[in-house]
Amino acid sequence: MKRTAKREFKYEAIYKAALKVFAEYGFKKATIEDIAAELDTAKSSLYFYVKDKRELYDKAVAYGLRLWQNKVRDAVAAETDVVEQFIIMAHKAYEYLAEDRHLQRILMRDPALFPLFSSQDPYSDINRDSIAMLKSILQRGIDAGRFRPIDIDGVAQLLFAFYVMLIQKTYMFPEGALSRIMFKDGVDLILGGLIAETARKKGRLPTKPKPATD
Amino acid sequence: MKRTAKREFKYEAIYKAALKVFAEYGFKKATIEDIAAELDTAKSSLYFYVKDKRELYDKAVAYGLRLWQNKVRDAVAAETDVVEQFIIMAHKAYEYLAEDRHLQRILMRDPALFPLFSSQDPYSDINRDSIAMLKSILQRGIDAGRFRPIDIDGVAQLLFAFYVMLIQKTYMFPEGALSRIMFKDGVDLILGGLIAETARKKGRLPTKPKPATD
DNA sequence: AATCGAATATATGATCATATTGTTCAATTA
DNA sequence: TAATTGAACAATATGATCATATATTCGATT
Repeated sequence: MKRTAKREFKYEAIYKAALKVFAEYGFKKATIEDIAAELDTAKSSLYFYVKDKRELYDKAVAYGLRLWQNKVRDAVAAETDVVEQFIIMAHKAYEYLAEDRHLQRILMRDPALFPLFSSQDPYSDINRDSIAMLKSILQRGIDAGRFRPIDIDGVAQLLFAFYVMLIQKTYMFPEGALSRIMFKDGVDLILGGLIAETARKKGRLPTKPKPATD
Repeated sequence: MKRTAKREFKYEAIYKAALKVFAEYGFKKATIEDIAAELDTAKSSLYFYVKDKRELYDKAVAYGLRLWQNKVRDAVAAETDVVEQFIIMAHKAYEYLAEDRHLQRILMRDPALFPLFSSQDPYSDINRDSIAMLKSILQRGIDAGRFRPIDIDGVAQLLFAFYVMLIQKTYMFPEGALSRIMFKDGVDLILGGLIAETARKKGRLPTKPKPATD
């Protein structure tokens, strides 16, 4: 194995350990020693890989967010129909945090990591990519005559904001089953607003996959 | 003038003065003395009307929120067509804070007063009424065959959450013109998702009023 | 290049003195 | 009787000081 690849794995191991400890104790209470213990190493060793505690936190969270994004991207790539892609994207992105409890806990403790306001988004580069994915689907949907011609930029921002809000409602400030109903109704309403007249005549709205039962 | 009516005016004057001072200094830095000075009275006099500083703040904000709600309700009542009512409701509710700078500043300083999460809403009774207004319009739209039959409860919650998000984006954490574009695109998209097929055939989507230029 | 233990710098929390401001109340006014 | 007041009082915020915990550095070692 190449040296650089080996280092990549080391970084992944460090980020995973950090995510686990930060999820359990939060940034403030988690100590470098806790994370070092999780990795069976001396705390000073961590400083070979990261500058300080804050950078370890930031990098670990970025790693976690990229895993999420990649999972959605892969699921979208496995579909061919653009409307199905839209639906899959929405469902995979929405359901992901149910599987990644560490990331969920970290976001719960620290909602500023996934904020509604892009100006205060510490990971705007990552989320820009997500919005680009969304725009690409909208663009291809319009080109194929499946979606009505809409303001792609504005609608993409809007849908992303709506999505962030639902993630917050569901995973970061959960208050019951209402947010899942809102997700369902929201996808329906938005698809209803997006689908072109001509496509509408061909048949019912496309079927949605069953949400994962966990 | 009746004694009770006189007292009502006194309360209004107190709430207005409180809103002004709290808007300028925030809850922490505003003093009871500042508010008393605004009213040309002794600070101890205020304790005849309210229990303590916190109650004064809460009641004053509630008063401000009710003014907002009543303005929307009156505007809706002046329309007859249910689709127009929906549009007017959205625009009046959205534009209001541009006119009420004191309330806007208070919300900016203290976003928890108008939160995205109803479980932590200190004024849930007021906002319940707003959602009821929204549901009433949806219900009548469906009954009249102008809106598609949708899950009224879920959609009303969803639209209200979307609305709160836009208020926050526009007035509480403003970051440029994007939020107004999102409002415009959002109303278009949602109306597109709401309007019934039969209504759609009759003509274009209803025209929207020009947003107030300020 | 990577790891380590020990030394040092920094952050955090507890304690207390002091100042500000919130609240009460008996007396007074309209 | 309802409303207002100034003065007394209590509660709370603020800032200084110090002790402890933990983040970070560094020279030695593998």
